[in-house]
Order: sequence, then C-alpha cells, then structure tokens
Amino acid sequence: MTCVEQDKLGQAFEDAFEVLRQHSAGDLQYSPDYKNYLAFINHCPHVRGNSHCYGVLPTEEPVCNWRTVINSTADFCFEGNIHQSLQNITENQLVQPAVLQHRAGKGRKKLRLFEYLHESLCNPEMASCIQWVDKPKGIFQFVSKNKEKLAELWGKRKGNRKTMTYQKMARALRNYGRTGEITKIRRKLTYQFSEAILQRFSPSYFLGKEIFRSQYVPPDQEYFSLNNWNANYNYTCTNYHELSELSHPDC
DNA sequence: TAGTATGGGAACATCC
DNA sequence: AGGATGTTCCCATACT
Repeated sequence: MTCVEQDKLGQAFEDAFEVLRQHSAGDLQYSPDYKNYLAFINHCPHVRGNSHCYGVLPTEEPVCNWRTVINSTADFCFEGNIHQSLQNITENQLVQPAVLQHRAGKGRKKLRLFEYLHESLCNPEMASCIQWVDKPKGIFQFVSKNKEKLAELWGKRKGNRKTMTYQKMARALRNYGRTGEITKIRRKLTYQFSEAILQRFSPSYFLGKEIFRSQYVPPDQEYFSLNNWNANYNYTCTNYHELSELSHPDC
C-alpha cells in the first residue's frame, strides 16, 4: 500500500469514526451513511480488535493511530475510492446488530416502559409530551398538557385492550421505584432514571457493543441499539402522527 | 371547593 | 408452573 493510499484510507477511517462519533453524540439521525460506515468498521477485523479504537466512540477526541491501524489492515479491499466502495456494500453484507436478530426471534423481550420513555425523550417529535429536565442526571418531566397522549401511545404500542392513561402509566412508574430503575423526584410530573439505566442507554454502551459485538456481546444479551431505536422511532412517529391527526389535532 | 398530582393495595393479564 | 412486568381498578391524601 502506497503512502497516498494509506492517507486515503486513513481519511476514510477518520470519516467513518466521525460519523459514528456524531451518532454517539446524538447529532445525526440514523442514516445509510451510518450503516455504511458501520459496515466499513466491521469489515476491518484489525480495527474492531484494536484496543486503541475501542474507546473512540464515547470520547471527544480521536484516539486512533491511523498509521497503526492501516498497517494492520492490508487485507481490506482497497479500491482507490473508499467512499465509493462503501456504497457497494449490500444490505445483507451489513453486520446486523445482535439485538435485532434477538428481538426478531422467538425469545425476544418486550419493550419496557422505561425504554419507551427514554426513546420518547430522544425523539424530537415527542417533545410536546415529555422532556429532559437534566439530561446528564436522567431527570425528565412529562408535559402536563400532553402526558395523556404519551400514555395513549404507550398503550397502543403495547397493544393494550384498554386505553392507557397517565394515571395507569404513573402506577407502572411507581413500581420502578421499588427496583430503583426510575424514581419520583419531588417536582411535578418529574422522574429520574437510575445510573444503571442511564448507563444502559448511553451511546457508548450500545454503540461499542454494536460495532464490536463479535467480541463483547454474548448472543443472548439484551441491549438498546441505534437500529432498534430507529425502528422504534419510526414506529412512534407513525403512530404519533396517526393519533394526533385522528384525535388530537393540536399536538 | 374542585381539579390535579401522588401514592399504594390488590387482583388480573401476558410473556418468557 | 412461576416469576417478571406491567395493567386495571379503586381509594386516600396532598397540593394548588
């Protein structure tokens, strides 16, 4: 590999990790670029296994030594234009996150309320129903005017027989108090995720495992991935708009 | 005082 | 069958 090729490949790695970093920081929506870059990273066993790169996503600064990475990545098919080659990666070549395979299977677990709430908090479309008060601390608050809509969506999502109400949803939230997953704080309609839950939802937690899952994720382990988030996000948006148009045109 | 928010007991449902 | 995780109903209390 020539120096020019190394520089190009190095730039490609920089670009790939920049996209993944932006995703981990929540700056980008899930996109084909993200999938392609994920495939790109996954396509490089030396990169995946490089301990220098394991912490790249959650950190603010690039920590990879590209020369080191490139020198150990001679088996990667370099065609001159790495971005173009990325576009040629087909869907079935992408490494599907274990969570999707797991969830799609018979043994998948049900979506839990706290997952739904966190998902809604990450969804700008739901900002009229639920909002962060102090995101780093995991403190969030329901919007009084639209909290019932969020509850309705939750009930619809779960396929409940009856309409979910905020009161019933809050009852479920109070049960979280026993396990400590979510606690009520002394402020109107305000709750707080536990540290453990926040850690579970942190991008570094699932993104790291998504990329390096072959080495770090047991096949039966449940976690929340961007793919899953995106699927849920789309589902939520669809139902949210549907519900809004049908019964709550003001939301 | 009324409306809203909070809290919990208890029976029940569903899934794994 | 049994545990986990809600769901549903109901009532009491506190707050605005």
